[in-house]
Amino acid sequence: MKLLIIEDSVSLRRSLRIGLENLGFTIDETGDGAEGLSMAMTGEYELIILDIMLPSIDGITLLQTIRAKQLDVRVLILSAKQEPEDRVKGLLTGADDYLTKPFSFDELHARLLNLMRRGGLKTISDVIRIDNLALNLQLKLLQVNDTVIDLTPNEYKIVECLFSNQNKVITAEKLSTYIAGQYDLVSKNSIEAHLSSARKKVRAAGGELPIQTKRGFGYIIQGR
Amino acid sequence: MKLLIIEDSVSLRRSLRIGLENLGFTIDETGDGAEGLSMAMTGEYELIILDIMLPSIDGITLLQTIRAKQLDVRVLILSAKQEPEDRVKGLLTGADDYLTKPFSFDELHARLLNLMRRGGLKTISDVIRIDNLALNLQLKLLQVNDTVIDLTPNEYKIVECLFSNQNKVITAEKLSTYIAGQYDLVSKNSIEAHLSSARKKVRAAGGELPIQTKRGFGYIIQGR
DNA sequence: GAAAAACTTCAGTAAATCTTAAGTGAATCT
DNA sequence: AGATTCACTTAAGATTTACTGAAGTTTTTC
Repeated sequence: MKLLIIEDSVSLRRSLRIGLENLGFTIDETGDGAEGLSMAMTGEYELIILDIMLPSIDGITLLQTIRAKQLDVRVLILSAKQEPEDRVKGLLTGADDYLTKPFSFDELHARLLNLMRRGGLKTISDVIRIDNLALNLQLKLLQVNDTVIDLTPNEYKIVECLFSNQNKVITAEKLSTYIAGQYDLVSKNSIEAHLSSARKKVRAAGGELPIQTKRGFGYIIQGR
Repeated sequence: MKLLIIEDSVSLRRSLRIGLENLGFTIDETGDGAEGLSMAMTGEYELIILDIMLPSIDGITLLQTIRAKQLDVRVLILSAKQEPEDRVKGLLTGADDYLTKPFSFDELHARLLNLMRRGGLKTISDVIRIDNLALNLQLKLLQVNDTVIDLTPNEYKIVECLFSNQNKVITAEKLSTYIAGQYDLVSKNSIEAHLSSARKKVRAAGGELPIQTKRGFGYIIQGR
């Protein structure tokens, strides 16, 4: 579940990032409108948290562009302006929700969950099933024949990335950015260690992770 | 994201091309049915926009041929005829959607996005087909009549380079940098060894790599 | 501030892959 | 035709890659 934060203020961006990562989301962030737009256009985000006041391209224009391109993504607007005209304008041009600064983190969290729940297409399947495994995207856990397996956040993200990209070889590099976002990196060996640990846990529960190693390429789950 | 437009009318073709390129698609186009078919058979397109009335081969026949060859591509049919029998026939033979002229560009755009989304996760297939061979760029593997051949990374890269550069002589030097990147090198003998091994594997599966040796120059795949 | 949890790095091992080299056969040149 | 070069093939040694357990860090939690 990847979120994009486009927010001018470094400190707000930082605290949003930390807060939302703690809640299990994967975050990319930027403070620049133009960069935000090009990141949004990749289509890899499920939800965008968007400030209105931005350098180079403002939030409303960015939102209009996204909607014109018919990108299937939900947008939550943040704004320091409390004028109602902004609110209306923002919602009219296709925002899914709107929050005025200052706001409490709990309120943001509640709205996010609401948007996730509301938005139909992408979150239809809260559970991805493969063989006798069930990965629950809401609860962030993996089950083997009803035995719950506790994965650490990084282990979980690796499994989630592969489960939701079946029939594609995923390179260690991709997994790394999936785990850590745009800027930080996780070493290849670290990914190996996490995956090893996840496999061990599943095995201990009597199952087997269907993740194959494509030596020299990456990892893959072959769908059926 | 590559699209192929097969449409008789030059002006419509032109305006479609410009419009869709502005939306970020990569476009190839032709006005001839036979040419369109051979372009489609390369398997490099994600979606084909297909007119029914065409010189040399008509759209329905073309579509039937594509489907018979099991090409994994979505097809949107354009037609000036508004007769319902055409509509039915077109959809029955495997079109994914259907639009009657005249149509608004926005409507076309909406349908395209719909088609993209529909097939989204599974069928974005990067497959290069030659004879009875299919090189799957996602899965990093080669198939001969549905028999999967596991190639090592270097073998795979050699095959990939030649498959995606048909009708060009590729020198051993080019292959070397394709495999190892800018700075490292792979010896010519090493490439020969890899290619030999790849050929052997394909032969063992009952096929034949269509890679010809141009003695003194390099290797080539002669397109059809 | 201490304890626990999670993450990363290290090191050893096993296995797959790569490279080299030598023999063989075929194409090209003289 | 004979000589020579080039390409193919095979096998063995060298190298790389991935996995795993444990130690060392960092981060979180209480």
